Amino acid sequence: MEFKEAKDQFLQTWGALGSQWGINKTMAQIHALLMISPDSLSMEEVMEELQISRGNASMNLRGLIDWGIVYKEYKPGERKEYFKADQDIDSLARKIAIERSKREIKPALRVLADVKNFDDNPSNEAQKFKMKTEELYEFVSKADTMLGKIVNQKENWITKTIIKLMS
Amino acid sequence: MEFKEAKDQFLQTWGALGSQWGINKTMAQIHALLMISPDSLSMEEVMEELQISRGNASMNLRGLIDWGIVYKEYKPGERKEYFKADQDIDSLARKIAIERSKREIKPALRVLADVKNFDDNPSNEAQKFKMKTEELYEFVSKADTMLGKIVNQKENWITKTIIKLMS
DNA sequence: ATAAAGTTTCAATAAGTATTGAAACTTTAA
DNA sequence: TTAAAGTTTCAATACTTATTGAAACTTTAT
Repeated sequence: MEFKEAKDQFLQTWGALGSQWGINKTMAQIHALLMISPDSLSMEEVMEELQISRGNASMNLRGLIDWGIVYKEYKPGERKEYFKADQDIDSLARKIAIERSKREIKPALRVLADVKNFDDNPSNEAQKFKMKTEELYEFVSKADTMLGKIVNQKENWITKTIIKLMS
Repeated sequence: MEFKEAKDQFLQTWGALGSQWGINKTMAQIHALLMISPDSLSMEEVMEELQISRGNASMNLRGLIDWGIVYKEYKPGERKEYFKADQDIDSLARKIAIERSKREIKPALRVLADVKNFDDNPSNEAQKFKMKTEELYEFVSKADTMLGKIVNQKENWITKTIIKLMS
């Protein structure tokens, strides 16, 4: 496979993987592009390379900056902004995990906590509901804790975690 | 909160959580409904409770059966099919993890494996690409292994995993 | 102050997903 | 068989989310 071809294929696949896991396609692609670029890129270059509009590029670059995985850079003497991806994949995954926990899991947990304390009544249906919502709350809450634990090791947590799990 | 209200709220929240994590809303809701029902439900009952069409119910019930987390049941003397959710949350999570690995991660890994062996050339750009795709391949592959490890403990893996991670 | 260079916003639109509903199909009991 | 009961399929449609492109805005150099 030629370099150009491999690169496109890679950007496509990474975008698809992203969107299956709840990160929008363009965002995943821009990130991937910045990841593999030896130099930081301008918005123009991102637009060109990925064939996307200015608005789209702007929105998603900002999104990436909000997630804390892309940074702006200014080159001396130049007016343009350049963008650079966090180069460390572990830290990238860690940041995504933290954000998703904060944005999605924690709010859902709040609702579950609330719902499981409904005005109890002795019907079969209500009892089962109580039991299951409690179980599910426990489960999600543990999963969230686990995510936190895995991710709270400073470096190379995937390898470390696998080693721990094998011991 | 009244039981009915709590139940609706729960079904809503669970549906939303599902769709954020790549499981379609209705599928997540049907599953949640079956989960909290003391008895198995007919398609009619699912449609009624969730206010969805017959087609939608049929498709998503089949989807859940494909994921292996819902089963058909036949009641003696009755012609109708009844549906029942796997009651064990750990096993549920395990099955979902296995399926997603198989359907999404493994295929992406195949592409990455392929792409990182492109016809090398000595440009800065190509070298960086080689390095990063290799790193990403390693990462995704480790993450997938980890998912496998976590999930391959028979029972109560969340708790067990947290204990391991704390040790 | 002003104009050029650059960025952001947002209404319009496109693209992608989910849902409906009715027709086709299958199964069962008489 | 046949018809009633039940299930599946799928084209049409609704809903949701992503993307565009042009106008508004901001910054910087003169």
